[in-house]
Amino acid sequence: MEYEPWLGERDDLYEQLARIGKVVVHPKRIELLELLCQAERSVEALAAATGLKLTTASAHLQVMRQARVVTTRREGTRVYYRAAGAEVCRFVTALGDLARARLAEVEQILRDIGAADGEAERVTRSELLARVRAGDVVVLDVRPPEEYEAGHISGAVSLPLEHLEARLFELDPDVEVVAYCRGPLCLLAPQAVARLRSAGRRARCLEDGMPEWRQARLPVTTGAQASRRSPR
Amino acid sequence: MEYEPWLGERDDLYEQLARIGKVVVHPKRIELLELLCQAERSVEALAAATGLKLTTASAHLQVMRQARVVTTRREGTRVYYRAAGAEVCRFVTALGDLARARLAEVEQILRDIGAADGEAERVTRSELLARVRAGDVVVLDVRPPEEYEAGHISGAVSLPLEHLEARLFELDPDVEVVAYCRGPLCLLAPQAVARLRSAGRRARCLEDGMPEWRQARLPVTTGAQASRRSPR
DNA sequence: CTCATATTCCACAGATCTATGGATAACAGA
DNA sequence: TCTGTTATCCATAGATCTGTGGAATATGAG
Repeated sequence: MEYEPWLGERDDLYEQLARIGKVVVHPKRIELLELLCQAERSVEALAAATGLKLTTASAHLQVMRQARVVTTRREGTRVYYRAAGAEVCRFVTALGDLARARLAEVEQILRDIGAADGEAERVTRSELLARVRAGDVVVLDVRPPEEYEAGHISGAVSLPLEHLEARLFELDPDVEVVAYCRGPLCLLAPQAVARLRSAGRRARCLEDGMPEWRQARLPVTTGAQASRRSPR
Repeated sequence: MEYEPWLGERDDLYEQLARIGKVVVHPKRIELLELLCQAERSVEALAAATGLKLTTASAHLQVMRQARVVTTRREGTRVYYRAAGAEVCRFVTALGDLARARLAEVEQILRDIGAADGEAERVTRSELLARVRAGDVVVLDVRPPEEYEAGHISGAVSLPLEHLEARLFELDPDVEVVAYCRGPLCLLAPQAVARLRSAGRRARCLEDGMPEWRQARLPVTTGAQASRRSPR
């Protein structure tokens, strides 16, 4: 009765898992995937955002599509890519968590880069939720507008980092600001907080970012900002 | 004021993430990692379990160690490898979830292989917990004994699949059996359930396996079985 | 139908990865 | 110290992956 069944099939199984592993073996593919977890984008936009040549970006996207971690939607002459499901974002999040936990280099880079400035005393999700309900903070989404529109923390105001100084006047100086971005490896929110503080405002970062907020099943809103003026 | 800071550092960051991605690009490395999430093992044991030559297995393990997803412990002339932390198991779990969700091939293989037999009507973790407390099921850990000793569901009985028939008499025929193994991609529990049923017993699989039970922070016990006889 | 735009396909050179056998290193026991 | 066991290191041939420019496709506008 000693039989070792399904040897070939077991190998096939791991072969399939490796199809997905292949997606995260290349730095640029990870970068692409992280972007796609925030919002869908055209090939051109993805190439620009990651600094890849168009054909190279397309090639990477094909690899990811073959592994079915991304899907596409055609609109006229352009093709929009997006993450194929929530599991994709969870996987990318788990990768980031693992890297932060095990690779001292990652924390070191984040420190060098100045993420440390805003890093201290981050706001927890539950604290933010409570204080938003109490109405004594402004939540700032500092990602690009497309990403805000694809899904943001309910009640958050869109103020892309690049417009921070120009639109500073929109923010009530007496209300503390909580900024968030793409996640713990994204630098937008820490930079925003640093700049806000140097402008004399009270500001902190949210722990993690949008994907984690989603994964915690906290309230998310999609669509553009209602009124552009008076986000008071 | 238009400056694009830290370009190099950002690339470094993704380079680091890719170090971890590299670990899961090779089917055998995924297989090794999954084993290491269950219990520590010597190089020799790992090579045997995965069907790799010793030197090849060692080479793969070096890659994984460089990425710091595994660590080692020396005991006399042999070296035991183990997963470097809980994040590693979460990452592997996320990979498996993603593969199951997105790759129809994976589900197909699981079906072909007969995992489907025990697949239907799996027991949920919370149901199991309740029924264990009520005392009307036997929980069976069908993994190899080392893995049982490294951590098992509290109250579970160790009965490795290979000894199932020989030790069937130890199980009370009137009590339903719930079997579990390494996770949703592991075939031990489904096989055990199939065999138990063909022996006329009532038996079901637990949803998922040990890592997921741990991740749910449910009670885990380590160490060998107290009394070998009378696990009634 | 023709043109312009956005993507994908293709072929290829250069880089990287993998499996393997033989040599080397670390250790325990006699 | 010598020997056997377990694991790592090393060199290498063969396979796979990447980036790239140029050609081919698909779509929408005239």
